[in-house]
Amino acid sequence: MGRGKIEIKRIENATNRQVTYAKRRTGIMKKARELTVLCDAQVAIIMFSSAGKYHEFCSPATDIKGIFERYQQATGTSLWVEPYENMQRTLSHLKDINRNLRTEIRQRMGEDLEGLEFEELRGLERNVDAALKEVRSRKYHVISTQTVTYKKKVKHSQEAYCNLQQELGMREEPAFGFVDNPGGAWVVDGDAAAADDMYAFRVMPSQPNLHGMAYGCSDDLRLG
Amino acid sequence: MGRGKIEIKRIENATNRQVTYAKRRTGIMKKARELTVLCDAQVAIIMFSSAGKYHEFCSPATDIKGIFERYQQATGTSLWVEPYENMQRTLSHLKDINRNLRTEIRQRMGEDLEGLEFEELRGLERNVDAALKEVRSRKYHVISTQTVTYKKKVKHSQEAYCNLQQELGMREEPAFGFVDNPGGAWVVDGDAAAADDMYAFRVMPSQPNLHGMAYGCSDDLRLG
DNA sequence: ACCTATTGATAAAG
DNA sequence: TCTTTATCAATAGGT
Repeated sequence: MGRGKIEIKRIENATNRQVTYAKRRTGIMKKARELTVLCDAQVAIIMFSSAGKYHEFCSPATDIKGIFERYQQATGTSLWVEPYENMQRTLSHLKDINRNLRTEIRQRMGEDLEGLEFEELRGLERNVDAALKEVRSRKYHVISTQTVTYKKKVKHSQEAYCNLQQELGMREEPAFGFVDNPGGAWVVDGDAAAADDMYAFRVMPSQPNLHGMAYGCSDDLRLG
Repeated sequence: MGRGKIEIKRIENATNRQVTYAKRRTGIMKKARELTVLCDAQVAIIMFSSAGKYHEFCSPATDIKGIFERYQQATGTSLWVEPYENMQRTLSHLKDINRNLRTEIRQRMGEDLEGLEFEELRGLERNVDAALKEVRSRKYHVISTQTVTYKKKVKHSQEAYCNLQQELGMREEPAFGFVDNPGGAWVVDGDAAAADDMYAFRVMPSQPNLHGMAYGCSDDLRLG
Protein backbone atom coordinates (compact mmCIF):
# COMPACT_ATOMS: atom_id res chain seq x y z
CA MET A 1 0.00 0.00 0.00
CA GLY A 2 1.62 3.15 -1.10
CA ARG A 3 3.11 4.31 -4.37
CA GLY A 4 4.46 0.96 -5.38
CA LYS A 5 5.09 -1.99 -3.16
CA ILE A 6 8.31 -2.30 -1.21
CA GLU A 7 10.36 -5.35 -0.51
CA ILE A 8 10.28 -6.46 3.09
CA LYS A 9 13.93 -6.02 3.96
CA ARG A 10 15.86 -3.59 6.07
CA ILE A 11 15.54 -0.01 4.77
CA GLU A 12 19.09 1.19 4.38
CA ASN A 13 18.33 4.91 4.15
CA ALA A 14 18.25 6.00 7.77
CA THR A 15 15.78 8.82 7.26
CA ASN A 16 13.41 6.61 5.32
CA ARG A 17 13.75 3.93 7.94
CA GLN A 18 12.93 6.36 10.70
CA VAL A 19 9.90 7.72 8.80
CA THR A 20 8.61 4.28 7.99
CA TYR A 21 9.13 3.21 11.58
CA ALA A 22 7.03 6.11 12.82
CA LYS A 23 4.26 5.53 10.30
CA ARG A 24 4.00 1.81 10.74
CA ARG A 25 4.37 2.04 14.48
CA THR A 26 1.31 4.28 14.70
CA GLY A 27 -0.46 1.91 12.35
CA ILE A 28 0.22 -1.06 14.59
CA MET A 29 -0.74 0.80 17.71
CA LYS A 30 -4.00 1.84 16.11
CA LYS A 31 -4.69 -1.73 15.03
CA ALA A 32 -3.93 -2.93 18.52
CA ARG A 33 -6.28 -0.39 20.05
CA GLU A 34 -9.02 -1.40 17.64
CA LEU A 35 -8.43 -5.04 18.43
CA THR A 36 -8.78 -4.51 22.15
CA VAL A 37 -12.04 -2.63 21.62
CA LEU A 38 -13.57 -4.83 18.94
CA CYS A 39 -12.63 -8.15 20.44
CA ASP A 40 -12.34 -7.34 24.13
CA ALA A 41 -8.76 -8.58 24.20
CA GLN A 42 -5.75 -7.71 26.29
CA VAL A 43 -2.78 -6.56 24.29
CA ALA A 44 0.63 -5.32 25.27
CA ILE A 45 3.19 -4.09 22.77
CA ILE A 46 6.73 -3.04 23.51
CA MET A 47 8.84 -1.55 20.75
CA PHE A 48 12.40 -0.34 20.46
CA SER A 49 13.43 1.44 17.29
CA SER A 50 16.86 0.84 15.83
CA ALA A 51 17.79 4.19 17.36
CA GLY A 52 16.80 2.82 20.77
CA LYS A 53 13.63 4.88 21.12
CA TYR A 54 11.02 3.17 23.21
CA HIS A 55 7.26 2.96 22.64
CA GLU A 56 4.55 0.86 24.16
CA PHE A 57 0.91 0.09 23.85
CA CYS A 58 -1.26 -1.51 26.44
CA SER A 59 -4.94 -2.29 26.49
CA PRO A 60 -6.91 -0.36 29.10
CA ALA A 61 -7.74 -1.58 32.60
CA THR A 62 -4.28 -3.06 33.00
CA ASP A 63 -0.62 -2.30 32.37
CA ILE A 64 2.43 -3.89 30.82
CA LYS A 65 3.43 -5.28 34.17
CA GLY A 66 0.05 -6.91 34.64
CA ILE A 67 0.04 -8.43 31.20
CA PHE A 68 3.56 -9.65 31.61
CA GLU A 69 2.64 -11.29 34.86
CA ARG A 70 -0.23 -13.01 33.12
CA TYR A 71 2.18 -13.99 30.36
CA GLN A 72 4.58 -15.50 32.87
CA GLN A 73 1.76 -17.45 34.42
CA ALA A 74 0.50 -18.60 31.02
CA THR A 75 3.89 -19.70 29.77
CA GLY A 76 5.52 -20.81 32.99
CA THR A 77 8.54 -18.62 32.35
CA SER A 78 9.82 -16.24 34.92
CA LEU A 79 12.35 -13.48 34.94
CA TRP A 80 13.36 -13.91 38.50
CA VAL A 81 13.07 -17.47 39.72
CA GLU A 82 16.80 -17.91 39.49
CA PRO A 83 18.02 -15.02 41.62
CA TYR A 84 15.07 -15.68 43.85
CA GLU A 85 15.98 -19.30 44.39
CA ASN A 86 19.62 -18.42 44.96
CA MET A 87 18.49 -16.09 47.64
CA GLN A 88 16.16 -18.69 49.10
CA ARG A 89 19.11 -21.04 49.35
CA THR A 90 21.29 -18.46 51.04
CA LEU A 91 18.45 -17.64 53.38
CA SER A 92 17.87 -21.19 54.47
CA HIS A 93 21.60 -21.67 54.84
CA LEU A 94 21.74 -18.66 57.11
CA LYS A 95 18.86 -20.09 59.09
CA ASP A 96 20.71 -23.36 59.47
CA ILE A 97 23.77 -21.55 60.73
CA ASN A 98 21.57 -19.57 63.01
CA ARG A 99 19.95 -22.67 64.44
CA ASN A 100 23.36 -24.19 65.06
CA LEU A 101 24.61 -21.06 66.74
CA ARG A 102 21.58 -21.10 69.00
CA THR A 103 22.17 -24.73 69.81
CA GLU A 104 25.78 -23.98 70.62
CA ILE A 105 24.68 -21.17 72.91
CA ARG A 106 22.16 -23.39 74.63
CA GLN A 107 24.78 -26.04 75.15
CA ARG A 108 27.17 -23.43 76.48
CA MET A 109 24.39 -22.56 78.90
CA GLY A 110 24.17 -26.15 80.08
CA GLU A 111 20.99 -27.03 78.18
CA ASP A 112 20.28 -29.66 75.55
CA LEU A 113 23.25 -31.72 76.57
CA GLU A 114 21.53 -35.08 76.01
CA GLY A 115 22.81 -35.44 72.47
CA LEU A 116 26.49 -34.98 73.31
CA GLU A 117 29.01 -37.78 73.59
CA PHE A 118 31.35 -38.01 76.49
CA GLU A 119 34.26 -36.56 74.53
CA GLU A 120 32.16 -33.62 73.46
CA LEU A 121 31.02 -33.06 77.01
CA ARG A 122 34.59 -33.14 78.17
CA GLY A 123 35.60 -30.55 75.57
CA LEU A 124 32.63 -28.38 76.44
CA GLU A 125 33.41 -28.56 80.13
CA ARG A 126 36.98 -27.46 79.60
CA ASN A 127 35.91 -24.70 77.28
CA VAL A 128 33.29 -23.33 79.64
CA ASP A 129 35.69 -23.63 82.53
CA ALA A 130 38.32 -21.62 80.69
CA ALA A 131 35.69 -19.08 79.71
CA LEU A 132 34.58 -18.74 83.29
CA LYS A 133 38.12 -17.95 84.34
CA GLU A 134 38.39 -15.35 81.60
CA VAL A 135 35.13 -13.70 82.55
CA ARG A 136 36.00 -13.72 86.22
CA SER A 137 39.40 -12.22 85.57
CA ARG A 138 37.86 -9.55 83.37
CA LYS A 139 35.27 -8.82 86.02
CA TYR A 140 37.89 -8.34 88.69
CA HIS A 141 39.85 -6.15 86.34
CA VAL A 142 36.79 -3.96 85.82
CA ILE A 143 36.07 -3.92 89.52
CA SER A 144 39.55 -2.84 90.44
CA THR A 145 39.61 -0.19 87.73
CA GLN A 146 36.27 1.15 88.86
CA THR A 147 37.43 1.06 92.47
CA VAL A 148 40.55 3.02 91.73
CA THR A 149 38.61 5.55 89.74
CA TYR A 150 36.02 5.88 92.43
CA LYS A 151 38.66 6.23 95.11
CA LYS A 152 40.34 9.02 93.19
CA LYS A 153 37.02 10.73 92.62
CA VAL A 154 36.11 10.53 96.29
CA LYS A 155 39.51 11.80 97.36
CA HIS A 156 39.24 14.64 94.90
CA SER A 157 35.81 15.65 96.09
CA GLN A 158 36.81 15.38 99.71
CA GLU A 159 39.78 17.62 99.17
CA ALA A 160 37.65 20.12 97.30
CA TYR A 161 35.11 20.02 100.09
CA CYS A 162 37.72 20.51 102.80
CA ASN A 163 39.27 23.35 100.88
CA LEU A 164 35.93 25.05 100.54
CA GLN A 165 35.17 24.51 104.22
CA GLN A 166 38.49 25.95 105.26
CA GLU A 167 38.29 28.91 102.89
CA LEU A 168 34.77 29.83 103.89
CA GLY A 169 35.25 29.03 107.54
CA MET A 170 31.85 27.33 107.68
CA ARG A 171 30.58 26.16 111.07
CA GLU A 172 27.41 24.15 110.13
CA GLU A 173 27.49 20.36 110.11
CA PRO A 174 28.35 19.10 106.61
CA ALA A 175 25.35 18.45 104.32
CA PHE A 176 27.04 15.52 102.60
CA GLY A 177 29.37 12.93 104.05
CA PHE A 178 31.80 11.14 101.78
CA VAL A 179 32.51 7.51 102.58
CA ASP A 180 35.41 5.58 101.16
CA ASN A 181 34.70 2.09 99.83
CA PRO A 182 38.18 0.69 99.37
CA GLY A 183 37.27 -2.93 98.63
CA GLY A 184 34.79 -2.10 95.88
CA ALA A 185 32.91 -5.32 96.73
CA TRP A 186 29.45 -3.86 96.81
CA VAL A 187 27.40 -6.23 94.71
CA VAL A 188 29.77 -8.89 93.50
CA ASP A 189 27.99 -11.93 94.85
CA GLY A 190 24.55 -10.72 95.74
CA ASP A 191 21.44 -12.74 94.96
CA ALA A 192 19.87 -10.61 92.25
CA ALA A 193 16.59 -11.90 90.91
CA ALA A 194 18.09 -12.20 87.46
CA ALA A 195 20.43 -14.91 88.64
CA ASP A 196 17.70 -17.54 88.50
CA ASP A 197 16.90 -16.96 84.86
CA MET A 198 19.33 -18.68 82.60
CA TYR A 199 18.19 -16.48 79.75
CA ALA A 200 18.54 -13.28 81.69
CA PHE A 201 21.99 -12.65 80.35
CA ARG A 202 21.96 -11.45 76.79
CA VAL A 203 24.82 -9.83 74.99
CA MET A 204 24.27 -7.04 72.49
CA PRO A 205 22.03 -5.05 74.78
CA SER A 206 21.60 -2.41 72.08
CA GLN A 207 19.60 -4.76 69.85
CA PRO A 208 17.72 -6.94 72.27
CA ASN A 209 15.04 -8.14 69.85
CA LEU A 210 17.22 -9.61 67.17
CA HIS A 211 17.34 -12.96 68.84
CA GLY A 212 13.69 -13.70 68.78
CA MET A 213 12.55 -12.99 65.21
CA ALA A 214 12.77 -14.02 61.61
CA TYR A 215 12.18 -17.66 62.27
CA GLY A 216 8.72 -17.94 60.84
CA CYS A 217 8.90 -15.57 57.93
CA SER A 218 9.97 -17.84 55.12
CA ASP A 219 6.39 -18.47 54.03
CA ASP A 220 5.97 -14.82 53.20
CA LEU A 221 8.84 -14.98 50.80
CA ARG A 222 7.99 -17.94 48.68
CA LEU A 223 7.13 -17.65 45.01
CA GLY A 224 3.40 -17.16 44.77
CA MET B 1 -11.61 -2.38 4.67
CA GLY B 2 -14.04 -5.05 3.96
CA ARG B 3 -17.57 -5.02 2.67
CA GLY B 4 -18.61 -1.91 4.49
CA LYS B 5 -16.78 -0.20 7.34
CA ILE B 6 -17.46 -1.22 10.92
CA GLU B 7 -17.77 0.86 14.01
CA ILE B 8 -14.90 0.45 16.48
CA LYS B 9 -16.79 -0.97 19.41
CA ARG B 10 -17.01 -4.35 21.05
CA ILE B 11 -18.41 -6.98 18.65
CA GLU B 12 -21.31 -8.54 20.51
CA ASN B 13 -21.66 -11.64 18.34
CA ALA B 14 -19.21 -14.05 19.89
CA THR B 15 -18.45 -15.91 16.68
CA ASN B 16 -17.85 -12.71 14.78
CA ARG B 17 -15.68 -11.45 17.58
CA GLN B 18 -13.58 -14.58 17.55
CA VAL B 19 -13.20 -14.46 13.77
CA THR B 20 -12.30 -10.82 13.74
CA TYR B 21 -9.83 -11.43 16.58
CA ALA B 22 -8.09 -14.14 14.60
CA LYS B 23 -7.92 -12.09 11.41
CA ARG B 24 -6.75 -8.90 13.00
CA ARG B 25 -4.34 -10.68 15.25
CA THR B 26 -2.66 -12.21 12.22
CA GLY B 27 -2.66 -8.80 10.59
CA ILE B 28 -0.94 -7.16 13.54
CA MET B 29 1.60 -9.93 13.83
CA LYS B 30 2.42 -9.58 10.16
CA LYS B 31 2.78 -5.82 10.49
CA ALA B 32 5.00 -6.30 13.47
CA ARG B 33 7.19 -8.76 11.61
CA GLU B 34 7.46 -6.33 8.70
CA LEU B 35 8.34 -3.52 11.04
CA THR B 36 11.15 -5.44 12.67
CA VAL B 37 12.60 -6.29 9.26
CA LEU B 38 12.09 -2.95 7.55
CA CYS B 39 13.16 -0.75 10.40
CA ASP B 40 15.49 -3.02 12.34
CA ALA B 41 13.37 -2.63 15.46
CA GLN B 42 12.74 -4.84 18.47
CA VAL B 43 9.09 -5.62 19.02
CA ALA B 44 7.31 -7.79 21.53
CA ILE B 45 3.57 -8.34 21.49
CA ILE B 46 1.57 -10.25 24.03
CA MET B 47 -2.12 -10.86 23.43
CA PHE B 48 -4.92 -12.49 25.35
CA SER B 49 -8.24 -12.99 23.60
CA SER B 50 -11.46 -12.49 25.51
CA ALA B 51 -11.60 -16.29 25.69
CA GLY B 52 -8.21 -16.26 27.42
CA LYS B 53 -6.25 -17.66 24.51
CA TYR B 54 -2.67 -16.49 24.47
CA HIS B 55 -0.55 -15.36 21.50
CA GLU B 56 2.73 -13.60 21.24
CA PHE B 57 5.06 -12.09 18.73
CA CYS B 58 8.68 -11.31 19.24
CA SER B 59 11.31 -9.94 16.93
CA PRO B 60 14.12 -12.37 16.16
CA ALA B 61 17.44 -12.53 17.99
CA THR B 62 15.72 -12.02 21.33
CA ASP B 63 12.69 -13.13 23.31
CA ILE B 64 9.86 -11.66 25.31
CA LYS B 65 11.92 -12.00 28.45
CA GLY B 66 14.80 -10.07 26.92
CA ILE B 67 12.59 -7.31 25.62
CA PHE B 68 10.79 -7.07 28.92
CA GLU B 69 14.09 -6.76 30.71
CA ARG B 70 15.02 -3.95 28.36
CA TYR B 71 11.62 -2.42 28.99
CA GLN B 72 12.15 -2.56 32.74
CA GLN B 73 15.51 -0.91 32.34
CA ALA B 74 14.08 1.74 30.01
CA THR B 75 11.13 2.59 32.23
CA GLY B 76 12.60 1.95 35.65
CA THR B 77 9.75 -0.33 36.60
CA SER B 78 10.38 -3.77 37.87
CA LEU B 79 8.25 -6.77 38.62
CA TRP B 80 10.40 -8.08 41.36
CA VAL B 81 12.24 -5.36 43.23
CA GLU B 82 9.69 -5.53 45.99
CA PRO B 83 9.88 -9.21 46.90
CA TYR B 84 13.58 -8.97 46.24
CA GLU B 85 14.03 -6.10 48.63
CA ASN B 86 11.90 -7.79 51.25
CA MET B 87 14.16 -10.75 50.99
CA GLN B 88 17.22 -8.54 51.15
CA ARG B 89 15.88 -7.08 54.36
CA THR B 90 15.20 -10.48 55.87
CA LEU B 91 18.63 -11.59 54.83
CA SER B 92 20.44 -8.72 56.42
CA HIS B 93 18.31 -9.13 59.50
CA LEU B 94 19.31 -12.76 59.71
CA LYS B 95 22.91 -11.73 59.30
CA ASP B 96 22.55 -9.28 62.16
CA ILE B 97 21.12 -12.00 64.36
CA ASN B 98 23.89 -14.24 63.26
CA ARG B 99 26.54 -11.72 64.16
CA ASN B 100 24.96 -11.22 67.55
CA LEU B 101 24.79 -14.93 68.18
CA ARG B 102 28.45 -15.22 67.29
CA THR B 103 29.30 -12.37 69.61
CA GLU B 104 27.35 -14.03 72.39
CA ILE B 105 29.22 -17.26 71.81
CA ARG B 106 32.55 -15.47 71.81
CA GLN B 107 31.65 -13.75 75.05
CA ARG B 108 30.54 -17.05 76.52
CA MET B 109 33.99 -18.28 75.54
CA GLY B 110 35.63 -15.46 77.44
CA GLU B 111 36.55 -13.36 74.40
CA ASP B 112 35.57 -9.83 73.40
CA LEU B 113 34.69 -8.89 76.95
CA GLU B 114 36.04 -5.35 76.67
CA GLY B 115 32.70 -3.87 75.70
CA LEU B 116 30.77 -5.26 78.68
CA GLU B 117 29.79 -3.28 81.72
CA PHE B 118 30.37 -4.61 85.18
CA GLU B 119 26.77 -5.67 85.61
CA GLU B 120 26.83 -7.55 82.33
CA LEU B 121 30.06 -9.22 83.31
CA ARG B 122 28.56 -10.25 86.60
CA GLY B 123 25.53 -11.77 84.84
CA LEU B 124 27.74 -13.53 82.34
CA GLU B 125 29.93 -14.94 85.08
CA ARG B 126 26.97 -16.35 86.95
CA ASN B 127 25.50 -17.76 83.79
CA VAL B 128 28.70 -19.45 82.71
CA ASP B 129 29.25 -20.73 86.20
CA ALA B 130 25.80 -22.30 86.26
CA ALA B 131 26.39 -23.75 82.81
CA LEU B 132 29.67 -25.26 83.93
CA LYS B 133 27.92 -27.00 86.80
CA GLU B 134 25.32 -28.36 84.41
CA VAL B 135 27.87 -29.63 81.95
CA ARG B 136 29.95 -31.18 84.70
CA SER B 137 26.95 -32.91 86.18
CA ARG B 138 25.93 -34.20 82.77
CA LYS B 139 29.45 -35.40 82.13
CA TYR B 140 29.54 -37.37 85.35
CA HIS B 141 26.16 -38.80 84.56
CA VAL B 142 27.44 -40.01 81.20
CA ILE B 143 30.60 -41.34 82.78
CA SER B 144 28.75 -43.35 85.37
CA THR B 145 26.32 -44.69 82.81
CA GLN B 146 29.15 -45.70 80.53
CA THR B 147 31.01 -47.26 83.41
CA VAL B 148 28.06 -49.35 84.45
CA THR B 149 27.55 -50.49 80.88
CA TYR B 150 31.21 -51.31 80.48
CA LYS B 151 31.27 -53.20 83.75
CA LYS B 152 28.33 -55.31 82.67
CA LYS B 153 29.90 -55.97 79.33
CA VAL B 154 33.18 -57.04 80.89
CA LYS B 155 31.45 -59.25 83.37
CA HIS B 156 29.44 -60.83 80.61
CA SER B 157 32.49 -61.48 78.48
CA GLN B 158 34.40 -62.86 81.41
CA GLU B 159 31.62 -65.26 82.27
CA ALA B 160 31.36 -66.38 78.68
CA TYR B 161 35.12 -66.87 78.58
CA CYS B 162 35.18 -68.89 81.79
CA ASN B 163 32.31 -71.01 80.62
CA LEU B 164 34.10 -71.77 77.40
CA GLN B 165 37.31 -72.56 79.27
CA GLN B 166 35.51 -74.90 81.61
CA GLU B 167 33.54 -76.61 78.90
CA LEU B 168 36.55 -77.22 76.69
CA GLY B 169 38.89 -78.05 79.57
CA MET B 170 41.65 -75.90 78.10
CA ARG B 171 45.06 -75.99 79.75
CA GLU B 172 46.97 -73.22 77.90
CA GLU B 173 47.49 -69.82 79.47
CA PRO B 174 44.63 -67.45 78.44
CA ALA B 175 45.26 -65.42 75.23
CA PHE B 176 43.35 -62.43 76.52
CA GLY B 177 43.03 -61.15 80.02
CA PHE B 178 40.03 -59.08 81.02
CA VAL B 179 40.67 -56.29 83.49
CA ASP B 180 37.93 -54.58 85.39
CA ASN B 181 37.99 -50.78 85.51
CA PRO B 182 35.50 -50.00 88.25
CA GLY B 183 36.15 -46.27 88.55
CA GLY B 184 35.78 -45.52 84.85
CA ALA B 185 38.06 -42.53 85.28
CA TRP B 186 40.30 -43.14 82.33
CA VAL B 187 40.49 -39.80 80.56
CA VAL B 188 38.45 -37.41 82.62
CA ASP B 189 41.10 -34.82 83.30
CA GLY B 190 43.87 -35.65 80.88
CA ASP B 191 45.80 -32.93 79.04
CA ALA B 192 44.56 -33.48 75.51
CA ALA B 193 46.05 -31.16 72.91
CA ALA B 194 42.61 -29.79 72.07
CA ALA B 195 42.32 -28.26 75.49
CA ASP B 196 44.46 -25.30 74.48
CA ASP B 197 42.30 -24.30 71.53
CA MET B 198 39.30 -22.31 72.61
CA TYR B 199 37.66 -23.03 69.28
CA ALA B 200 38.25 -26.73 69.43
CA PHE B 201 34.86 -27.35 70.88
CA ARG B 202 32.14 -27.06 68.30
CA VAL B 203 28.63 -28.29 68.68
CA MET B 204 26.73 -29.76 65.75
CA PRO B 205 29.54 -32.01 64.64
CA SER B 206 27.44 -33.23 61.72
CA GLN B 207 27.55 -29.83 59.99
CA PRO B 208 30.96 -28.48 60.83
CA ASN B 209 31.18 -25.99 57.98
CA LEU B 210 28.05 -24.00 58.64
CA HIS B 211 29.81 -21.68 60.99
CA GLY B 212 32.35 -20.34 58.60
CA MET B 213 30.35 -19.27 55.52
CA ALA B 214 27.76 -16.94 54.15
CA TYR B 215 29.30 -13.82 55.53
CA GLY B 216 30.62 -12.37 52.32
CA CYS B 217 27.99 -13.46 49.85
CA SER B 218 25.65 -10.51 49.82
CA ASP B 219 27.37 -9.01 46.80
CA ASP B 220 26.36 -11.97 44.70
CA LEU B 221 22.76 -11.31 45.48
CA ARG B 222 22.36 -7.71 44.66
CA LEU B 223 20.17 -6.49 41.80
CA GLY B 224 22.32 -6.49 38.68
C1' DA C 1 3.69 17.43 8.30
C1' DC C 2 0.52 16.72 4.27
C1' DC C 3 -1.02 14.36 -0.10
C1' DT C 4 -2.57 10.66 -2.88
C1' DA C 5 -1.78 6.83 -5.88
C1' DT C 6 -1.34 2.43 -4.79
C1' DT C 7 -1.11 -1.70 -2.21
C1' DG C 8 -2.69 -4.23 1.84
C1' DA C 9 -6.12 -5.74 5.16
C1' DT C 10 -10.37 -7.50 6.07
C1' DA C 11 -15.88 -7.90 6.63
C1' DA C 12 -19.15 -10.45 4.93
C1' DA C 13 -20.61 -13.94 1.97
C1' DG C 14 -20.02 -18.60 -0.01
C1' DT D 1 -12.99 -23.24 8.96
C1' DC D 2 -10.97 -21.79 4.38
C1' DT D 3 -11.64 -18.90 0.16
C1' DT D 4 -13.35 -15.12 -2.22
C1' DT D 5 -13.96 -10.40 -3.19
C1' DA D 6 -15.74 -5.88 -2.69
C1' DT D 7 -14.48 -2.33 0.08
C1' DC D 8 -11.99 0.48 3.17
C1' DA D 9 -7.40 1.51 5.51
C1' DA D 10 -2.54 2.05 5.53
C1' DT D 11 1.26 3.91 3.66
C1' DA D 12 5.47 4.92 0.14
C1' DG D 13 7.17 8.39 -2.05
C1' DG D 14 6.83 12.96 -3.25
C1' DT D 15 6.02 17.93 -1.68
